[in-house]
Amino acid sequence: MRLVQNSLHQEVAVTLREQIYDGTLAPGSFVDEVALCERLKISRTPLREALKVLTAEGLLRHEPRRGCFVSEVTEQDLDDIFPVIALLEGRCAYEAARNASDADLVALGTLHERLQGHARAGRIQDYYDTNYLIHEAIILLADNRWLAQAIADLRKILKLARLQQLHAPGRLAQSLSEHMTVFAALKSRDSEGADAAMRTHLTRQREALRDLTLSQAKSRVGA
Amino acid sequence: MRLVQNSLHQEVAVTLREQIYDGTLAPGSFVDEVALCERLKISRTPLREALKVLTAEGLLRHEPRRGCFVSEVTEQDLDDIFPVIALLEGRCAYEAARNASDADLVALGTLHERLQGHARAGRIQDYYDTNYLIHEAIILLADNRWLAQAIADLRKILKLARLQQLHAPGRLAQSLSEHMTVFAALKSRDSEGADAAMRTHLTRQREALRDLTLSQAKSRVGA
DNA sequence: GTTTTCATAATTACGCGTAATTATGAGTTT
DNA sequence: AAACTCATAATTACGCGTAATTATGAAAAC
Repeated sequence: MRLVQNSLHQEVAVTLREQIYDGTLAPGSFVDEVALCERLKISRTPLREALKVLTAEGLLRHEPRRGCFVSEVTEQDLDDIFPVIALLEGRCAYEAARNASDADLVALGTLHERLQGHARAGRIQDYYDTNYLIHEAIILLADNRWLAQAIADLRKILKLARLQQLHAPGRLAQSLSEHMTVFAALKSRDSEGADAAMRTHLTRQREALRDLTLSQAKSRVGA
Repeated sequence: MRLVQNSLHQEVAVTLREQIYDGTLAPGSFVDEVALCERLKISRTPLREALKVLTAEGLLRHEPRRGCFVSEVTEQDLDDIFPVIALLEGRCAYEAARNASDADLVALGTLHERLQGHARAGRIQDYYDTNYLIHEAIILLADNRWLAQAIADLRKILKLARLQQLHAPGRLAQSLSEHMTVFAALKSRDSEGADAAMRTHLTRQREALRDLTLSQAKSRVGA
């Protein structure tokens, strides 16, 4: 029987990830080890081990003898990452179309109905929660550990950029329509179609995001 | 001016990676921290930090309160990883076809001539060294940091499996021909063709490897 | 003979102290 | 006034000791 499931440095890593994502540790900011130790009520050793893990993940940048800094995600990074995720999740959709059982498709159908409901009611947060579940489900259906890992690695970086991302209202309906196209392809076991539809979905996601960022930049200058 | 470029745990991580790749630390084996400390003449702290990094990379598996074990790569892992690398490097070839300057193509041409020479002379190690350089060059030409990162992450795992990989002699000529097809597409700036040719190259690589593994398994049983 | 229990040994996990390095700001020189 | 030097403070990097946990093997009970 195991008494301690996970070591302290793993717990700390989880906590730090959350604090990076919610902005408690702001992008670009210096990570003060002693201050963090006091905040988290732990010693230096497990904290430093956790910092090494997050650095390997790309959430932190480490400068020898200077310390850790929270990574900053540029527009260029987003331009680079989205096409890769589109490729990888497209492949997931391709494999999912071939692997999904009838029961899987029924479960996916339920999620899509929920997605439609949230979109109609304009519940943005619920929409994106369900959206996330659907992506996760399709990744699982692809049944490829390393494909999932590669996507997860990139999503960790994307999530860092989500801080400044507020979603354009018009995007909801468009996103829903793209999702239904993917689902339709999955239902008809059209793997090529599912691949293409998923790639389109994520490409559009980037475009919508870029438009939003540009308009925000403009309004800041105009104000 | 910086006196110490990289911290000790980074150096240790590099050393451990090498020892994992060359089999000094065998797949599946337990990593004895104190024994390693004595071998590497260092203390526990930097070693443990390095172990955390390698665990995050997937080269080690960590069981709380039990220690680290060198990861084992199964045939299933290879079946999962190769299609993903094929996809990603295919994308690199696609982008490379669009980005490559005339000078880049000349440099690539030199590498391919060298590749041909090694293949004709049957210098297997030289062939694979040059082969590696060409893949690296194409990845660089794609000019996408995160695409390169995703490929590098997966290659780290593949490299673990390379221990048992001896290459079939007939594969050399076939591999060369596939490479020349990719290069031809790059030269004519045919991005779609380069993508497809690279995917084919890596898919065949997996097939050749699987055939080899199967025949080795058979000969072991038959002996 | 098999299973269970308990004690011991081996090993990880953590905390803390010290050494080494870097950044910063005051003082001095040109 | 600007630039350079040096001392000091802040912070990381490392080593080591101790506590906590787990594995193992022997002894006892069934």
